[in-house]
Amino acid sequence: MSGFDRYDKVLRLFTAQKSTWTVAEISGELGTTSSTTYRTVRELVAAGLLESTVASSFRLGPAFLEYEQLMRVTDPLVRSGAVFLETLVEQLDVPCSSFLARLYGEKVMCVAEARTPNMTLQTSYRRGRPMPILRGATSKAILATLATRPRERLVHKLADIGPEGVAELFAELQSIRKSRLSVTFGEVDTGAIGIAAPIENKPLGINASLSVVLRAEDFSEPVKARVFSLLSTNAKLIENFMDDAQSELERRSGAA
Amino acid sequence: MSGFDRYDKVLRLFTAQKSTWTVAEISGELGTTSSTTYRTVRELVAAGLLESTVASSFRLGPAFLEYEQLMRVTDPLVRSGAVFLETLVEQLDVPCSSFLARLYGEKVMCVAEARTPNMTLQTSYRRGRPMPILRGATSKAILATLATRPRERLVHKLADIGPEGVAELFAELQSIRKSRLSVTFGEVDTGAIGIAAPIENKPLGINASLSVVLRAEDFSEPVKARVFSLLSTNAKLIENFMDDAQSELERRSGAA
DNA sequence: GCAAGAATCTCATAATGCGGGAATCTTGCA
DNA sequence: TGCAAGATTCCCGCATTATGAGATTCTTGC
Repeated sequence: MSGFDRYDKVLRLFTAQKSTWTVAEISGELGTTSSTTYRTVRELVAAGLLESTVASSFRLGPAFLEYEQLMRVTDPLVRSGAVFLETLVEQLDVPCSSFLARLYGEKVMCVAEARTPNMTLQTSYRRGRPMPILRGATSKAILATLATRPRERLVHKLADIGPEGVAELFAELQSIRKSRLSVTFGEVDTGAIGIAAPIENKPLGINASLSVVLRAEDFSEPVKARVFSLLSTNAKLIENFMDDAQSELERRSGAA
Repeated sequence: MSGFDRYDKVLRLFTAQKSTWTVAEISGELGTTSSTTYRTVRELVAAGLLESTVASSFRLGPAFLEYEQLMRVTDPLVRSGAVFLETLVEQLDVPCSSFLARLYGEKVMCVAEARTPNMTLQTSYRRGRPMPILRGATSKAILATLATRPRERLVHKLADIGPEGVAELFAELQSIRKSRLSVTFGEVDTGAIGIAAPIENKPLGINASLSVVLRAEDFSEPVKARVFSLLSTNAKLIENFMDDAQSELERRSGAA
């Protein structure tokens, strides 16, 4: 194990299913001696990424909240979410959730969300939760606008749907690229409809999507028209907002 | 530089004031060669803690959102906030903000917050933001319930108020320990009143506080009575909630 | 197609992490 | 209070890894 891996391996053990680990468990899982594990854990505790709790076990530490707050203030996409999502779901005027999601390794991650108070449907997408990249409107809108190379690599690596399924998926992605809209029915959550518009910012290296999830029975023609229109315009607004945020940043650092 | 420090030093460069760094800037700041810096940054990017953006610079990466989401689901104190704070501010029925804060190194950090819709006063406390430990009701409630050793160490290390000021502070902390309530006037934000109740869970190693901030002019006698009573009861409720969460955890891991 | 900068690679050297086991510190319990 | 049983840190020789300087390759804008 080398470099940062040694720390990453430890941190990745902490999951929703098992959120506290003892040194003995970590050692067992990673095959290291307790001497080494203690040293590694101690360093992570010092940095605030872990903290000790009862029964000589450890949990994730407060530094993550600190960095998350920092991203909330500085990350262009996260900030866009805070600015646009609330208004978007209000204007949609139908029970729904809205998400800003982005590529994260070989997954898709939601970085901001908003929902109408009356949205009862539980959605799998949630801020900070990695989701599969090949299923759902949110993911497909992102996948569609990736550069050809990484797109094909991801599809071929992750698709387990046979060659005809892959061809079909590529065709769908092409059509999303054209219409700049992705619509899926119950691919992630049954009874839910997902509609997404891609968001790109090549210089910032951002591939993302703006999406709305609502109940199938609410998806009437007028709602559909409203969703399509608001998604398209808001996606553009967010692209512009990120450009502006970037210029602002450059202006400030240039002046400093 | 040794161990995790090398990564921590890089990550700590990213602040609200300067949220993107080039390799050259990092090298300059840390006194390392670009060769070394590139390697370090590459590892952090691979782990999702950094990501590259325009102009060969880097910003904080999405892994922080992932870990934050994990804490939101698993951390006993954070979860307590989600359960109790909304109801608390509703019942207070006066424009206010409410916080759950905890010790974080030599600072205090808010880990959950809620505010009434009509709360106009801007408060310095914000989720994920480290705050000084010697000023404000929120901080003093935590400081008061620390074990004697660390409490005295922190006060003597951080207080720049002369020996009589220190004595005064210790007296105030003692009285907070007795009454289990801390009240301060404009110590952090002018025009604001802070009221806090300590929250302890020795086995979990948690030293925290539940606090409310409101405008000085709203702090009438009936409001005061309501705040005191609700803070005390909710602080106890949260202590119990964390005990229960812990038992639940042990039960589950015992059953697994 | 070219140049300027960004990013990676190579390699000898210096520094650091590693495991095993001893030593020390906590903590629960009698 | 004293005494185990863990939990945690310390120590040290050895193996591994990081480091810096510079060459090399890759990008990107013009």
